Amino acid sequence: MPARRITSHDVAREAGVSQTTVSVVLSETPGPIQISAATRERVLAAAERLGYVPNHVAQSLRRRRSRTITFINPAPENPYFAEVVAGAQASAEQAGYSIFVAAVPDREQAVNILSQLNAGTSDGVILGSRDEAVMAELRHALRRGLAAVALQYMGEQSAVPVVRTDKEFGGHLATAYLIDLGHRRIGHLKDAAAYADHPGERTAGYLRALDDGGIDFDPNLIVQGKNSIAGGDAAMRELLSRGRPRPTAVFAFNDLMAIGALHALDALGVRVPDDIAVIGFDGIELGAFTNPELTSVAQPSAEVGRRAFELVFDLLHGRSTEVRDVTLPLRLVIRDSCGWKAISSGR
Amino acid sequence: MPARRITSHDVAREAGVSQTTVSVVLSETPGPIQISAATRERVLAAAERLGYVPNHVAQSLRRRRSRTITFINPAPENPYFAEVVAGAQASAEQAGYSIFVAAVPDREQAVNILSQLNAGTSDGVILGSRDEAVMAELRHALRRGLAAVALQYMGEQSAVPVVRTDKEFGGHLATAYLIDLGHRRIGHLKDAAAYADHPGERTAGYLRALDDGGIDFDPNLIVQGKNSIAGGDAAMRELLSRGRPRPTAVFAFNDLMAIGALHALDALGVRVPDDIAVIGFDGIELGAFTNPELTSVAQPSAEVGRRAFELVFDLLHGRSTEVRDVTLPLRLVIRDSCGWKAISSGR
DNA sequence: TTGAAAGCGCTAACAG
DNA sequence: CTGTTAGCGCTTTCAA
Repeated sequence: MPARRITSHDVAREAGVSQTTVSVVLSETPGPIQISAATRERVLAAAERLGYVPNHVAQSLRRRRSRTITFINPAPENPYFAEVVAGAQASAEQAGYSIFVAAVPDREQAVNILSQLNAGTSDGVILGSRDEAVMAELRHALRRGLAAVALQYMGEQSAVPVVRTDKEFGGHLATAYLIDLGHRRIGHLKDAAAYADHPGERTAGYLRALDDGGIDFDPNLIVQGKNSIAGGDAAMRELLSRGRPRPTAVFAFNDLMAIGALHALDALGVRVPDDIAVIGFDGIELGAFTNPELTSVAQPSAEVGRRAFELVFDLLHGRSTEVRDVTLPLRLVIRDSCGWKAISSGR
Repeated sequence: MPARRITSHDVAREAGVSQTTVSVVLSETPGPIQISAATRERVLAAAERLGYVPNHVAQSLRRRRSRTITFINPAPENPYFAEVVAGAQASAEQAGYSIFVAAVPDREQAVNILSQLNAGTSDGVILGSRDEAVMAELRHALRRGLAAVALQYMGEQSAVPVVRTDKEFGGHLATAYLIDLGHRRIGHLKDAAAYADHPGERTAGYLRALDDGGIDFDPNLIVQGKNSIAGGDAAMRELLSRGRPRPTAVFAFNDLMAIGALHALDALGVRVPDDIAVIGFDGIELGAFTNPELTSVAQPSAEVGRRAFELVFDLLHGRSTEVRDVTLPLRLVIRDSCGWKAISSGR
């Protein structure tokens, strides 16, 4: 352990001013306080000379604000969340905030973290998980004064602002596209629904599109799997093992599962898109480089992160209690895994 | 803003004891302090009743320790780093520490973050970047009392402990494997070397293996590209455009670039591994699900993270200045992208 | 076995 | 325009 820490007192002594002046100069407090240019220069020079760095912890304690937001990431291995986090971080940085990412795959941990979140370390939370138990804990935290935003939450009207995309619409978009391409036996890979409080919106969209297309729903065509690449691989194998006639197209819960499906299909010698079309959900960057390239319903991931941060920021600054619920558009990204046929997208 | 925060004073009042007692009970201070079981019970009950959560910021200020480590991640989009971070986090959690991940793709930002880092926010750093400028700043931070560990740093003997793998050996391992498989025209996709202070170790290994195999080095067979999937795609196309005879195998800088290469090859109608073999580096999980599955030199990513954390932890607790330099083993993961032939691996 | 008091480094009234 | 003062909520001697 080296030399004692340099504090604002040291800088004050070095510059021949009071410690208050140092604080005022360095934190650029707006207020009515005025410091002469000469003094400011001296302080800045002294701080520079001493290599002074303000103690962030002391600042936080005094200000009762840490300028840090916690992002609870329920699936750190999913590039989609990495993209959302990146968007939030970019936006936070501009506002002088930091985003602390807590990788929290399971529910107990999430509840735990939330319950500790009033420890002054964080001014707010962005919650990626949609679990009801977790949401309940979030409402507690809210009551204790935390600023919070949930992602994709669909529960009953809550006090929690939400950033979402219309996944039911997305499921419909994907399935309708497949129907448009001429498919009538369309399989669906669904997640195991760890957060199954609300039965899959994507699946609801799939069902509605089938209905719109006058196609009878065959329960044999839906298989539930783990939300991961390996899970998609396994689910696809399961689907194929269900016997003939097999589906000519598959709508996967997300790109991760779609990539797994692509792998299973390749391993089994089933050609994509010739023998079977595959469509994913999320539109992660990786999808542009799979073999074949993945067609997907893309979410504006970075934008989701950005808006989420902006919402907590506004909450923190008492701005606009108006827009507490942001819905962002989805769009169809057509690549190779469904064969070729461009159609209009949108919403 | 709701009700005032609950402090240890509130708990003390509720329990009819002094605030000191509350602190002693709740922080389980070891020392010579003794609290009767009865008092302890009352304090615990009162805290529970009030929903008291200790203010972490105040604790940090007083203890001069935040139990937080910053991980500087130079490539957040690379799953390899996500795996390293996950390893560090798992290990940190057990020790009661948090890992704060700063996504810092560029050098200026890294320097910036490091320069602000004695702010009491962080007790230490794990540095993923290998840039010299960044390392210089790290040494400053060290002098300010920060515990630091660098990943893969190869510079002259520094005061900074390092966790590394022998990438030169890895490059040799990959290339020798290709030679073993009968290849003699072996291309190499190399990164653009943003951190080019030390010219590629992997490339050095490649060259040495060529030499060992009695193969003349053809500079035409090395192409430099951006360290990303798209970069690998572009580099592969560049390599193929250099005319005949084209290589029968390619060693990519890492799995990300290898995946890009796989994509380019597929797009160009070149079959892998029949027409050309591809080997990557890092051994990311995704490699098990590409088409074809990727053969790679695997790094023990989670282990790298774990050891890095353990090193800063030891530093923080004044333990063993002995092992300041950990080298972890690499191993060949044989999948499909080079065709089939098992050989022994190791080191 | 418990409590009083000092102070971590900083900000924000309020005086001057 | 600048300095004095009073804490933020907690840990930690030291004394009772």
